Amino acid sequence: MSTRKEREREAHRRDILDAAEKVFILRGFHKATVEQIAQEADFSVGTLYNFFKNKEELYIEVLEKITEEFRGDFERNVKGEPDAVRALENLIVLRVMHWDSHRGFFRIFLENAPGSQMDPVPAFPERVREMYRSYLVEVSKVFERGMGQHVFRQADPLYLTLCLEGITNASAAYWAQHGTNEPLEARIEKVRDAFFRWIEAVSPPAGVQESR
Amino acid sequence: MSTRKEREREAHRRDILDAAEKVFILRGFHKATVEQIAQEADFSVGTLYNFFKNKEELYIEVLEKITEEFRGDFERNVKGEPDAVRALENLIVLRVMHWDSHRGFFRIFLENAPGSQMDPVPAFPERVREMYRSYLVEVSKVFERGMGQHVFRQADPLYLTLCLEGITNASAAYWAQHGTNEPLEARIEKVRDAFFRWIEAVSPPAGVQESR
Amino acid sequence: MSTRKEREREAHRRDILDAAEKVFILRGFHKATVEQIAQEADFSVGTLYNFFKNKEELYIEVLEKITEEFRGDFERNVKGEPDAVRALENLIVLRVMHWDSHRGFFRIFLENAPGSQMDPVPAFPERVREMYRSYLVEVSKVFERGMGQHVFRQADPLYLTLCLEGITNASAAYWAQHGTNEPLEARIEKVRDAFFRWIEAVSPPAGVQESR
Amino acid sequence: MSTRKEREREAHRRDILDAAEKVFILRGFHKATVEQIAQEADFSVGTLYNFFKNKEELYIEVLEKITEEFRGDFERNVKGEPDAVRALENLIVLRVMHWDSHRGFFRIFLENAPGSQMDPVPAFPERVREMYRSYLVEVSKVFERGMGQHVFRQADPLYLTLCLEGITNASAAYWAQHGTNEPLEARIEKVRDAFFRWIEAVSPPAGVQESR
DNA sequence: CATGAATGAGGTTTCATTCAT
DNA sequence: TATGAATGAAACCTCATTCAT
Repeated sequence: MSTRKEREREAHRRDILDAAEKVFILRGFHKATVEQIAQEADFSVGTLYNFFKNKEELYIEVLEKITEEFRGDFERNVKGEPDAVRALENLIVLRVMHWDSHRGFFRIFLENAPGSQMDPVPAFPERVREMYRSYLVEVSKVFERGMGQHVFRQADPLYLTLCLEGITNASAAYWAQHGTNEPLEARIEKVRDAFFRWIEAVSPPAGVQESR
Repeated sequence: MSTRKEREREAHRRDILDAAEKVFILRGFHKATVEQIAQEADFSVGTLYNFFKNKEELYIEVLEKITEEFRGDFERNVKGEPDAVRALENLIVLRVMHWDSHRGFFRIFLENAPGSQMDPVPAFPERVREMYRSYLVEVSKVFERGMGQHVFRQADPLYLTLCLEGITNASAAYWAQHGTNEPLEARIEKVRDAFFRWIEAVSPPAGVQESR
Repeated sequence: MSTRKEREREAHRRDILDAAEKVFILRGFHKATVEQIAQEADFSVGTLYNFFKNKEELYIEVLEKITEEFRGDFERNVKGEPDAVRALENLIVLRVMHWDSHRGFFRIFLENAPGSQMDPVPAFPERVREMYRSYLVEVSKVFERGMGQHVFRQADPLYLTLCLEGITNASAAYWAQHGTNEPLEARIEKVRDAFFRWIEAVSPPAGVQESR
Repeated sequence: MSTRKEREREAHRRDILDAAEKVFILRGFHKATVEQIAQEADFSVGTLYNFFKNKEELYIEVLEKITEEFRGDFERNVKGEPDAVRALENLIVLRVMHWDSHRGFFRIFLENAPGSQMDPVPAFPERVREMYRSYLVEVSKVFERGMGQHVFRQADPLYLTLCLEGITNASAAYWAQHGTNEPLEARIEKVRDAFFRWIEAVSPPAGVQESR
């Protein structure tokens, strides 16, 4: 059986992706060099090209890797949670923890969010955008569900989603600025707080209070 | 008088800045080439370098140009407005209109906001960051003022500021996605609404209602 | 009469040449920019081009200006001095003073001396080299004269000339290194001393002593 | 063993250095283009940059290569020779042969000698100057030794060194002008002769004659 | 004659990608 | 598969020179 080899190959692949994530976070897509990533991964440049077609592909795969790690919890605790309010709470926990462990890599979604033309990493036209889009759609569905349950007042769910994104990201920036001395739980609490204050204003207070 | 020449030079400078803004928005800092900007401005590359020391400097000057256009209104309608709630309302109007006319260039501030390591445009270390920092401080002061007037409950003003930023940017992204068929007023109204729903939760409802 | 204008033009020309000498000495031919020279001369770049075909031409003219200043004294005190030893003494005085007032510009001759391929200022192929060549020839003639007068022993006069150049330049470098706190006369004395010690070994001691 | 590759790489490095020396000699630092050197070395431009950080570094390495070739013999035959007169004789042989095989590249030291402001190759500030400085110091020590041995009269040893440099360079220039038809030995003889005639005048004749 | 803005060729340098070993 | 030397396109930037005013 060639399973040993396959497992080894898979491990190498993961090593490269981890190294790439590290360097991309540190230097950004354009300033990160393939050479640096190779060194970080303890492979030669050539080897990277045995695993990934090119730098862009590598970058996308990093995103997908991160998303994949995110998706599992997301499916279980957000999509799978029938109570909309609890689903959102879980989402916030997930999102903040995720930001924490990937040090802001998630921001990439914001930067490549539809509408940002700012510094588009060259032409991942669809794959990445699609990933984020589907994430937004899923969260939107949670809001829709909440409205269906009459827990929230009617509003454009995508709009709500984007605002949640905005608050989360702003909070993350806030911490990044003030250092990470605050413990994770406190930070999660803070975002949850901030967000639900906002959402309370949108939904009939009673409904929300009931669901908590 | 050599005013004619001077005025002409100033006009050319502005032409270049406008062209640069256009190309930077379209392609991002790293992918925008000086050649492209020159072509857009209908000048030769060398001419750009007669006006600006290098690409980075040109980029910074674009930011400053935009900020300058923003600053006047900001001073008058936000800093100068004694009523904190009205000041924030004005800020939202300003911010949305500004986003509209510069098609998301303002996002650059977000991307260079403290905490973003994503794709750091090389070394505008201080000048740009300082610009945004002072902007954040000014908005924070509005919140402080509001708290002093007991219109808002006590909270970290910088935190509130960042959340406002988050909501504004998220909304902008939302419109960018859905196109600009919605009229400007409607969009301003929407952000104002979204934000004050959030802020209402923070401040005692009575106070806010009075000031509206 | 257009003499006033002509004199003015001549004055401007000289101003430019002086400025050019200054900048060329300070930065070298390749790193000196026309812009810098123009500023130093208090003219615009365009004006320089009304006087000189191009940078190279300007450089050559600087050399010629310096040579011209040198030539007069040279003709009188070296070529015109019938006593060969005294002629050489005068040459040394001239050479050292000249080095002093033009701060090593003379070295340019060394660097463009036949045989140096080092950093050839682009293609003054013949004019400059010719100038230096003729200078060497003239000095050689002094040695020849000395040999004809049986003041020096027979030797290749060009070779003697080059050695004199070598000693002079080496001495100049020595002072440049130790600063110029030594007065001019002392320095002249030192070169004279060094050189005549050398030449004494070549010529029959008696002959030299007589002529001094 | 990966020695084959390593040896190959070293060979390539040497090829590039040789090509660089050739082009630098032919065209000078400023006019030599990296492109030309690459062509001469039969490599692409990029490859040069895999071996050397930049043009300047390449230039310095060429100097160091040459110096290195010089240093060995210098240590053995000049520094290591206890007899000062013989040491100087050896130095002359070395210097002339070296000039011969590197076609005047050594002149670079003269051009970068302290005091030359002429055409400063940008910023090898210290490394190169230091190399030449230490060379001058070593030669000076030989003179000092000679004075200690009472073979030469007292004089500033650095000054003597510079004069030796001057004579050597002048002689080299002389040959460069007249072509290389004269055999190497004859030329060495000529410099030795010229220099010792000069040094004899400085030192008490008896002492020198004894040592020859 | 004086100006100085405009030009653009040409130089240096970087780095993603390939390919022979 | 792993390597890393070689490649060369493409970017930024400089500066001598021109020319309309």
